[in-house]
Amino acid sequence: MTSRAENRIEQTRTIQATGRRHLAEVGPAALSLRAIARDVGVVSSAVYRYFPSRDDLLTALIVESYDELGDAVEAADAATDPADLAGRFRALCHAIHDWARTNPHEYALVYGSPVPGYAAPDTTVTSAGRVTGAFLRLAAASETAGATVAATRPLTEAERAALEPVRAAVAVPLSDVRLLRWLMAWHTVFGHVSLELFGHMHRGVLDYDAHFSQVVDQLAADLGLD
Amino acid sequence: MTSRAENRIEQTRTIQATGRRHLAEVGPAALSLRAIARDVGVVSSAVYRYFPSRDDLLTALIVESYDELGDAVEAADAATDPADLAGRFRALCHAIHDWARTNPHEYALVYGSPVPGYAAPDTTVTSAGRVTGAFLRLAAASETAGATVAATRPLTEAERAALEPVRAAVAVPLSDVRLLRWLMAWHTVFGHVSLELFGHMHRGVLDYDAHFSQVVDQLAADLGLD
DNA sequence: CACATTGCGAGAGCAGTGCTCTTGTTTTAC
DNA sequence: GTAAAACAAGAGCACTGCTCTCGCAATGTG
Repeated sequence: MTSRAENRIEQTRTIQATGRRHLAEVGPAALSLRAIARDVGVVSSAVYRYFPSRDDLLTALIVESYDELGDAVEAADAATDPADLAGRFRALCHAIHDWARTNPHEYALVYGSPVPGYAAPDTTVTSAGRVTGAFLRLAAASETAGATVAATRPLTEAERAALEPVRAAVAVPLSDVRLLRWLMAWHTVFGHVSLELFGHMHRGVLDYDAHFSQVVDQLAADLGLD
Repeated sequence: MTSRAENRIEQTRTIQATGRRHLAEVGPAALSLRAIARDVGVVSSAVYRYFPSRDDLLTALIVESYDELGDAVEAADAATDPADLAGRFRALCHAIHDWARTNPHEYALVYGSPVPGYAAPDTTVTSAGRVTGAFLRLAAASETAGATVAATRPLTEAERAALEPVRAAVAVPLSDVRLLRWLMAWHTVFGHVSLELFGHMHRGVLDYDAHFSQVVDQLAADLGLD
């Protein structure tokens, strides 16, 4: 029948999926291992056969969330005409925004304040890098397409050096101005989403979607994608 | 001697100050009312005479943090030549950045993911609005000074309507382009700080200060403050 | 096939949490 | 001077993450 190994991965999956459901309902901080165990129909100590600690379960959920967002972003990018750089940028940004609004607790888990004393292990980095990877691939495409970004001040040597890792992560060598503008766009998008989801726009902006669209359009213009 | 009322405010202050110390050390999620009580030298149930619940203590700490940041921002603004709009903008942004790096747990409490089920009561809004207020006063000053912001796309009617509350919060009527650019700058600054503090720049940027300075300088240029 | 090993779920238990209630004492107000 | 209010302490409840031991069942080996 079902071998022990099959049962194990099946049970691991069940526990993680239940945790995912609870995460979406109560949020990261209130996620209880015992409540998950009850929901699965098993005693709490049995969960520790599959996840050594609560943090390990959280890590699995973080990776899952990163991958979900990565899937959404990559799918949105793939669904757009590759030559339509502005369209791809808009699709990418709106994919982030839409996913975050659909999965606010997952977004908070990943882009909100890290849980106390929790240091994301290396297993998360590949999944975490997918959305930034999509950003940087688009930046590279705009470089080869010769898009003209809005003027920026020249970078000092220290500033250039500070951005060396991200520059090295892009296949095509990016100009200073383009690199800076793309990083600023990255800050702006996630700043908007975080401020919105964490309640800091509540008193100032009525229609989040309308404002987000306007910001994204403006970023696309600043990046010379039109 | 010390009247009962005096003792009460004194004890309230002691508890909040101890909570503030613990917050800085262990972060918001690990903040334990019992540990605070032990530190104060009192039994845990006694704390409930002063703060009806853990959330109420957290709210007090949120207000305190907002006010600390507000103090820092307003002080930085006041210490700069009022006519030097670019200098004031830089001072303001760096005050946010510096305070956040000095008080990461407090920043996470205020700008990170909200604690589960917690809705900031109205007592926080005045303190919370101080930093955005400083931003908007500077925006108004740049409007009256006639600063030329980088070109933006025209706003649709829906987008204009979405920003009505923030527009109403500014003494001077702001032009569409200026309002949008200032909001984007707000997103960018807090996006940068959040991404940095929550560990998302770890693999891409070596020198956070150098990068932040460059971003702020560029924002000042985009806002036409030079 | 028989046996030893290993994996597994259940249960008890520990130390900790937020919070409530009662009890005796001290300070205030009338 | 006495009634009322405020207070700190303690016990206790329900909950948490986590550890350990106990039997039972599946597995691999002689």
